[in-house]
Amino acid sequence: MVCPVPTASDFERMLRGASLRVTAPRIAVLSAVHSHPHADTDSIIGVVRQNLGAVSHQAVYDVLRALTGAGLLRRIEPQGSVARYEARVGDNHHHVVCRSCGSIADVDCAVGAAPCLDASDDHGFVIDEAEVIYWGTCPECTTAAKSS
Amino acid sequence: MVCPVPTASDFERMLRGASLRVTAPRIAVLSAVHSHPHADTDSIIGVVRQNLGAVSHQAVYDVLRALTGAGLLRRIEPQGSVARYEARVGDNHHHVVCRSCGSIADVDCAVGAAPCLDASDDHGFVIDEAEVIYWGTCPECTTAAKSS
DNA sequence: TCGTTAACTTGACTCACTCCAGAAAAGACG
DNA sequence: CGTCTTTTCTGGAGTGAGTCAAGTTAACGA
Repeated sequence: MVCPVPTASDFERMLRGASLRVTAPRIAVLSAVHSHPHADTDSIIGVVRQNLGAVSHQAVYDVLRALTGAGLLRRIEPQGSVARYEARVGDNHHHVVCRSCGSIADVDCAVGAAPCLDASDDHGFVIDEAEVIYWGTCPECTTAAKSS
Repeated sequence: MVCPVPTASDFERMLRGASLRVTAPRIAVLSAVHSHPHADTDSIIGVVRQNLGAVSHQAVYDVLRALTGAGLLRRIEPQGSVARYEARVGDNHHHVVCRSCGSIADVDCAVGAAPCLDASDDHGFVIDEAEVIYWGTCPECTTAAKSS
């Protein structure tokens, strides 16, 4: 992480760096994802509207796609969950997902560079990334299950 | 794999082994998934209808869920794709997905038993499975990209 | 400041999937 | 074999994330 609490001008710089136009919805979406990691689209729309007032859901979808395509955001989509977005990009980290409540936490990649794993037999595929999802139970759900 | 070409009676045994009732749609779905690995629900419905005639999509969804819950099928759901099902269960293998055409191939797990990876920091989660998805380009799309 | 072009708004629409209520079939038991 | 109970199947309506399309607005370079 370069800066712990990015400001609007940081987001502006990121957008310009990706040769994207700087607009209020884009800054608001970037800010929302930075402050709410692993948020789904609906939550992001809610946060953006709190900051900006009326913003169409379509705009948020467009912005999310543009920023994901530009590499400023990363889209994650564990099974049985809607799409979620996070701002940590470029460090090839992975995720652990709670089977019970669906909460997500980051897990640093043990290797660091993509692809961090080699396939035993790649079937001729040219592999550029290995995505790892750990499935388990989060601390809250573990204690809740024990006490019940 | 116990048998390379399972027959209807094999499927019947599998169903009884999971204490599930033996019905024609279930056998047809099992057979369809065995002969079309990584097929999506729609394709499965098509194959089942070729064999049985009219079967409601609801029945296929129910059967797929019942068989998945019983551990006879495995549901996989890579990003940007609809749910797919496969018959290889219990060997904790992984998948490689083509970014270009979406095709999926199996990759044997290098370790063998779940979870085959340890997280560097598990945040207190109790992890029982590590799912790996390799992203890349399949041989067909690689040659197609070169020749264009 | 102006024109171009990308971005946003609005609203309808798609598609995978689910829910529901009633009809039909499978398995258990006498 | 015949009846009863439970599970499954049918058909249709419904849900919700996400997309498409046409028109308007606003960013940015000249």
